[in-house]
Amino acid sequence: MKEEIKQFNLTNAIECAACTCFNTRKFTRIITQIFDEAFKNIGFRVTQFTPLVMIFARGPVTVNKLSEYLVMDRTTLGRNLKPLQRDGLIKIKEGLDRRQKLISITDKGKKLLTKAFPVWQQTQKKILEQIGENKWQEMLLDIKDLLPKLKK
Amino acid sequence: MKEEIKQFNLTNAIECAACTCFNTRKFTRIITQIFDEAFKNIGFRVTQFTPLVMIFARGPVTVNKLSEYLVMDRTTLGRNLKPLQRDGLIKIKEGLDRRQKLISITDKGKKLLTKAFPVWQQTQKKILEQIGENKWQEMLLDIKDLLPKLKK
DNA sequence: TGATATTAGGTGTATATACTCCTAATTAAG
DNA sequence: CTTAATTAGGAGTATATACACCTAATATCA
Repeated sequence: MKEEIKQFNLTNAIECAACTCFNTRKFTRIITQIFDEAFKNIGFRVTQFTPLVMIFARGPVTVNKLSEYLVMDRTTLGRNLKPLQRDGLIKIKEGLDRRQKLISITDKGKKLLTKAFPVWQQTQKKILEQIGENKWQEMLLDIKDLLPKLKK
Repeated sequence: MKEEIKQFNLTNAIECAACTCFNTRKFTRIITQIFDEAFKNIGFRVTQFTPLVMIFARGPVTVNKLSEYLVMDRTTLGRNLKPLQRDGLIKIKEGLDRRQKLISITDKGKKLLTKAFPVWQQTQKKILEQIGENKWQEMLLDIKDLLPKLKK
């Protein structure tokens, strides 16, 4: 007896509306746009802000370590560092282990963080007013808890 | 009296670890990787799956409308449709209003959805086992509630 | 110590994202 | 009916993302 193959239908499509990927991507896009709008005047993006903060806090640090801290693909990070280097916000020097590159923040990078931080803080506050401080703290804990489980 | 300018410091850096953008992006990256891993065998990506489902459900539809449904920038969507068109999963024809392009799914596209849906469903289930069904339903409602507020 | 395995990082390729600026078609105003 | 405003969509540019593959350096082991 031939197996009945059920064609994709509208009921399936409605189920797909709950997709974890679609919805988190959607949410992330909007959050990113809000930050980037705020950062516009200082010629900077959130996606560059966080790595720079991490380099400030942990540098000098290798690309691999930094990508771990940021939970980001190594090669993605490598490419994302290019604009930061080009703009003189970070410096990269060879490590004792000559395979490694040690990344650290420059004075110019620190100055930019000093300028960008209040903008980040204000934008974060504005977003938290919508999400709700408690709700966000809860989500943050969930994310922290879920990442290792999902990465497996 | 000169205004004291406080330099960016480690306390600030720690505060930045709670960034809504950084954390949602981090989370989204992992979720996307899990789906893409699952979709690998059928040569397809989640980021193409959702638009295709939406085109199935709402097509024929214009780029503008579709970008509204997907809460996605119009120009981003326009570019994301290229691979779908190239692979014969969607067809694009001129509307009565000759500025518009009407997008609809092809038979090949429907066949692919039929094949991809169980994979999506299974992956979604796997992820929900980690997040928890109730928690996700709550997050979903929050996202639905927040998007209009954040978009303003 | 010499062969092999591992590790750090980059490149090629392809897609995702979105801002700014542009053109053509349609609509609104007079 | 003509002109101005609006709308639909694309192109230019720049960044973000990540897989597969590559090379050089280091570590491991027989």
